[in-house]
Amino acid sequence: MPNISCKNCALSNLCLPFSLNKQQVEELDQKIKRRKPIKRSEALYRNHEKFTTLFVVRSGAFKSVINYETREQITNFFFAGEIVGLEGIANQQYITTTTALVDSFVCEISAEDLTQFTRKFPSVQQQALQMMSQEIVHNTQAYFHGEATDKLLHFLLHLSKRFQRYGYSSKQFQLPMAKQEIANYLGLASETISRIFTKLQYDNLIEIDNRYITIKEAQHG
Amino acid sequence: MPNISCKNCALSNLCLPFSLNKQQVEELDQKIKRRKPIKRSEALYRNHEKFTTLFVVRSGAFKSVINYETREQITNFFFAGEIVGLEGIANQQYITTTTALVDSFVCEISAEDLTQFTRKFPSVQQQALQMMSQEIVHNTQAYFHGEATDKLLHFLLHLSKRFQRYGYSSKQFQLPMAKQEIANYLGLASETISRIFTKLQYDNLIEIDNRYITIKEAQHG
DNA sequence: CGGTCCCTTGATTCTGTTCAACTGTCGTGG
DNA sequence: CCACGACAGTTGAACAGAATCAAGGGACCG
Repeated sequence: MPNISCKNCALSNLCLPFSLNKQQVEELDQKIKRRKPIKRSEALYRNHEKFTTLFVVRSGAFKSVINYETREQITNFFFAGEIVGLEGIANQQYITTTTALVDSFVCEISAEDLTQFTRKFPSVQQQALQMMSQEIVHNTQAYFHGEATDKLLHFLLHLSKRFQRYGYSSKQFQLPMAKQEIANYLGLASETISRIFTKLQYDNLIEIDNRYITIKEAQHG
Repeated sequence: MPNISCKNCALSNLCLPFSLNKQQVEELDQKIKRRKPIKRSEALYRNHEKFTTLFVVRSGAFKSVINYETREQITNFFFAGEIVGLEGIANQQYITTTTALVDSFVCEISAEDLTQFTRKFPSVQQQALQMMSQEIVHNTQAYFHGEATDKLLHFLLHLSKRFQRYGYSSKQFQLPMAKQEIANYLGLASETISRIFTKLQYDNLIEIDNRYITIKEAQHG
């Protein structure tokens, strides 16, 4: 693993260092743990576990799952540059089980260290609030009920915008999750997702080869 | 309007003063504006407006609405003791239109003043983070796809828990929103909601008279 | 007392689910 | 390197749950 640090991280302008000067970043760097890779399907944390740590996705992707009786419900996906674990702050315990969709890397900061930082640097305090608010915005915008096709388009568009934000192409990318997982997340049957993808391809709106997807037309939100 | 202040407010242990001592509460009190009543269907703020203020519901109820092309989607409801406007922090603008469901009262604190407070009192800083995390927890738990009946039961149960938290009965309360609004929020037709209520009553799980509802059996979540 | 909005109920239609069989893909080990 | 097995995805046919359409009843407000 290369000698990575916050100060030369490609994601630094999306992450905590965004609001810090060089010296402050050095200080932050000492508190951040760069974790060994998280393997596909390995859990970052589990439901009901005591909250100790916030994570930032360096690379890869994660899903958060909540359990309703027998049923599993995916409530969110997380990609590079996004913060995982914010749910734990409220009651000092995680409320989802969050696992890697593909082999991934994360950075860790302990809840305590983060608290120290927010007290020491007002700009971090402000940024922490903004990141949490961003998560609320995301949840709000994901809350959408419509026809199955609209739901899927809305989802794809949202994915596309997120990837774009992190410097990837917004028109062509690889789906990090299985179609079944998209189905679960959207509240549809996986057969329905399959059929809609086929139809969208037929209508020449997208092209899809396995998990590689190309968005051919400008869609609206 | 009675001479209300944070220090004698019934909600203070759910709100910002929770973590403050008497003197600090006095200081807070001077910054909080107690607003004139918000009338039924009046907007607290509108989509795209610049973010300036956070609100706490003193009494009454609100809904947040987002617009997808022609379709209106209710994304959340807010009740006494809950904080409204957190969505605005991320990008300095509100992303929903939030209106009163019934005649209501709110307290206001300007974004600037809140920032001041969080810097001055670390405990407020911590509490702000917890309140935002609580909102994320709420959004996560509201994210549920299942059969129409399960959705409605899940919703009622969640409502019941919220009311209980604020000292109301968890078994008997008045629905603050129209059935149509429940339908929109859950992604169902209002006729479906109507039919399910009828069926639940027939099955002796609830009793419903207009907007008065009594939950007769312990449900599970 | 009249109007509007909200709600209920029934009949019909349709979108999406379920069930089933089959194909494709990927990783592992012989 | 190919064969195998497990899992992921596709497609079709039948079914079911919820939407839509339509009409009427009830609550609340001025």
